[in-house]
Amino acid sequence: MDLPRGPTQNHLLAALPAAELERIAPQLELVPMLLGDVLCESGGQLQHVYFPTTAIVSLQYTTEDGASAEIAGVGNEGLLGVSLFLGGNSTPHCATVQTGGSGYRLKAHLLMEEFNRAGPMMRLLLRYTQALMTQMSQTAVCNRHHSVEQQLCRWLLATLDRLPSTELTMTQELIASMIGVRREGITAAAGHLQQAQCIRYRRGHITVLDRQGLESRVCECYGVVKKEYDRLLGDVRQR
Amino acid sequence: MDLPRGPTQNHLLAALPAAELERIAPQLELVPMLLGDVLCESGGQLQHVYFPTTAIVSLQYTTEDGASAEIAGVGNEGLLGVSLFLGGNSTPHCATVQTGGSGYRLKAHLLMEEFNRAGPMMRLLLRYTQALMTQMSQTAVCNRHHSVEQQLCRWLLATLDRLPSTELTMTQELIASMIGVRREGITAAAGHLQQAQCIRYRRGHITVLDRQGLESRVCECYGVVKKEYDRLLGDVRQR
DNA sequence: GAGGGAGTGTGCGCCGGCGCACACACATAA
DNA sequence: TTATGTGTGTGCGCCGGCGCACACTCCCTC
Repeated sequence: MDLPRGPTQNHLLAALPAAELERIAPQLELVPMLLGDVLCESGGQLQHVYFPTTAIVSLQYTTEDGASAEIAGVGNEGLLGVSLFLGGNSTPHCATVQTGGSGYRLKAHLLMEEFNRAGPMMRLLLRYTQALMTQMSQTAVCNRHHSVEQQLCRWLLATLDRLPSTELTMTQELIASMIGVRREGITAAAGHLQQAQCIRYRRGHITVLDRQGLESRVCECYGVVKKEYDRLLGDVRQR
Repeated sequence: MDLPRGPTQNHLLAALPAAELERIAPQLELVPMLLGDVLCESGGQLQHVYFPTTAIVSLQYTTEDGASAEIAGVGNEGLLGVSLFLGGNSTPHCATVQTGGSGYRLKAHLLMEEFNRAGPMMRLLLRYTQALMTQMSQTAVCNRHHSVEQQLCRWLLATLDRLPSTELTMTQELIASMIGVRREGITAAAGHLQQAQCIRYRRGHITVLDRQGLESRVCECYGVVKKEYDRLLGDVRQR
């Protein structure tokens, strides 16, 4: 876990005008976010919103019969807790830390204060919300039509985008439970990718050797989501 | 197509305080929404938002190889065009009319004026946005884990909730393309439901005979979404 | 009332993902 | 170094959904 370089390591916070960031900076609390931490249970009230820096959070839903599926991921590009300012304050899905690291958190009422100023912070948060919706939509499409291998590629690339290195600490079991497929399915797909020299596998560690190789195998969903994040949030500073 | 009883036939509009509704009512334009109408293409700019009354709109995404999947539906409980006030102004998915009828539309800039008042209208729209996100999330889960028959039940019930009658005008072909499965898959599932006396089928017309029967066969996703809509929007008047 | 076309039923073979069982192999701790 | 347990590889049979082909039948139109 590398040391965070400050709040601007989170892209949303970095996109705020200096004055806005300075105002909330004192209230931002740097917290460790450890693998497996449950930041929000299904239906539970949020006390904070989280701006991950090095951690990655997974929004997932578990069905009555125990199957689970990831709905979206949140890393240094976003924040956890949109339901707060949307007004619902909780969601049917839960949020767990998928890759340990750290992030900044902000008390719920403080975020609401900022949001209610109806200024740059609000506009940024709403744009992020739309990007998140795109991610969810595309997950729905992907779950319907694309193969496990394509989805694994998408997942690897999305995770890679949120990390500084090319190595992820992650068991196949865990990836399987995120994507919502069998562990054996991941084993097969990962074996295939390894044979193609795209990745190297070592007991809970994946090293991405050939990003382009993954990009050539991934379904369009990865690109659609990425493009939408760039469109909605990439040029935020200019607004 | 029955005559609309005015804007309050749309639940969102009905939930607005009288003063708010009166202000925008003169700007609301009653328009026919005909089966197959494309209200918004992928990436296209929205000129209006739509508040359906008797029509139902489907948000869908079509993959590069022509497969399609419904991401969410919008009927008299909601509005089409959240991307407008979220700030993106367009989405990667498109919106087509799935059940002909009518609705009210409002010019984009007028909606923005209302939204920017940061009053009840804004809060209502944001809560609706969250409900819509829940629908998308649950679609992702459903696509991953549930059978065609369960999804058909979910789709029928959701459509039923948006219509005054128990008869839907809808071919199996169309349902299949919405859900994103084969037409034959729908034929089989519908045949099964018909055998169980839940529905009756007649060349493009489905009559629901036994709603409870459908509810006993549907997956949890239907209930999760419905509960969330009720929670977020059912008690709106009290706010 | 006789087409004609759209909508529906049915029967293949195929394939991907599931569930289960079990063997192996690497990493950490004793 | 050896033991232990947690990851990972592999081999079944099974099943649901896909793709294709084609027959049938209802309804609308001429």
